Amino acid sequence: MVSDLSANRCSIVWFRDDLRVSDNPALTAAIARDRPVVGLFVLDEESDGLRPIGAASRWWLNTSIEGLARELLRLNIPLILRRGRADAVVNDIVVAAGADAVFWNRRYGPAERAVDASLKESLTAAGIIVESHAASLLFEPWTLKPATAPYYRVFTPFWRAALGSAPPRRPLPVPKQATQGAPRLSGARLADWRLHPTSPDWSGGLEATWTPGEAGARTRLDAFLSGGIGSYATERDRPALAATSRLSPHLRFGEISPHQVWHAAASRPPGGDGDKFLSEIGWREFCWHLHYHLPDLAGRAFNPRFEAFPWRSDPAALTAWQRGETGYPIIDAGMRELWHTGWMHNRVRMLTASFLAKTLMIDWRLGEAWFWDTLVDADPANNPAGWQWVAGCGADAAPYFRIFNPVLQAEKFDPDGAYIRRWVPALRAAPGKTVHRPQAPSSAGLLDAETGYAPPIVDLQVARQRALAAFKAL
DNA sequence: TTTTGAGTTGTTCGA
DNA sequence: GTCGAACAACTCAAA
Repeated sequence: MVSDLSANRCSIVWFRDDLRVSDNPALTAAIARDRPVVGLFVLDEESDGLRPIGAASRWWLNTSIEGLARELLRLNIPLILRRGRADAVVNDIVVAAGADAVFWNRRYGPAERAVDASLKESLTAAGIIVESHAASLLFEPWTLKPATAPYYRVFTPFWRAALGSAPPRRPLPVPKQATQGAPRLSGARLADWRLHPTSPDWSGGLEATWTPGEAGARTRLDAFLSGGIGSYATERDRPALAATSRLSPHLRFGEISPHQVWHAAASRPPGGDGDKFLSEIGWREFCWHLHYHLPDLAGRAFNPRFEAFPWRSDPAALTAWQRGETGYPIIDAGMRELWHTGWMHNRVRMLTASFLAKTLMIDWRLGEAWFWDTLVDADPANNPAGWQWVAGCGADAAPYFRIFNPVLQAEKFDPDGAYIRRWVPALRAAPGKTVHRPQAPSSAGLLDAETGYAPPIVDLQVARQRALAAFKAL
């Protein structure tokens, strides 16, 4: 009898960029069916167009999955790990589990959408219930559309439209336990995926900096709400301070939802620091809005004129930039913070990116790829969109003549040099303002032979003129 | 259809 | 030392 059979059948929740149990609509809906639930995570490095995650993200994912598995077990849900093409794996699990329903939270990258749409079609055709839910964005890309264009290309009108639309739903609580009796299925062992680096294990700095997982995300948010957010607007640009939320990797892996962040911050008085912080959440939304419409955001400039831009080939300069050996203190500090912690302060991201793409005139895609590999928050939309914005080829991008001067920026945003001293040991003892200009004549006591700090790899004035000429020629 | 107002994050130069 | 202007137009979004 079909009804008897179906009474025993279970539900699958396929976890992707939503590694949490609170405010997880797909999980909540699956549990609400009052059937046993099986969780699934697929390490998919094979589906067409998917971008394999970088090394720092793999480290993060490893711990995050461990945490998710623990949380799910408390809800009577086993988490099955599988590797391979998602379409094959999901179909296989549905059969093996005898499932009659699959739940997931939607993804918005074009390649991911193609995978999901195709799966939804084949599963539905096979009589399996498929439910997708909105969880990772406050405003799904197709819900905001300008009157005269297919999508927004400028942030301010985008965010105005978003704020004027239906407010984001309230976050969901952790659901009750699922019905007992989930089938036992074979899966991969997490350790066999080797997401955690070995020989050498370079993750010490990451371990010391982060607590991946849902609990760590909540702790981070609470700390920010009781501290940094109150002075966010004025201090967010100071890389030496802990004035930003540092939620980016947690948001990237969905250990916390933007809805949870939104409702925590939106309860603050309007017009103040809370709004400023929310507009940064808005930039995340805007980047995904762009990526939804632009499949190759990481590979192709939004502005087609940049196809002809004469990027310089300079492997030695690229290596110096990656290693934090450019001779410009704030740039080197940022690149070393990135290497050590898997993260870099936003102001410094702009400076280091501008330095590569404009001062050195090296293709922004090479910088984007480096960030993709080294950032724990490397995001398929934010990372390329941010690089394109800095390089001047993106949507709503910085004007070409805006070329950051790393010395002036450091003097302005790291006035006492605390950030530089933290990350560039050679300058730790540099007296006073010489930390910003270690090679200047007035810093005679800081010759590089003495400090071990290398001289600049490029002359700022020469590089600026070179870049202005090239960008102007576009 | 045409018009209009506006657009994340700077730097440099010269008065 | 401070301050305003130049740096460039162009495109987007909405009325």
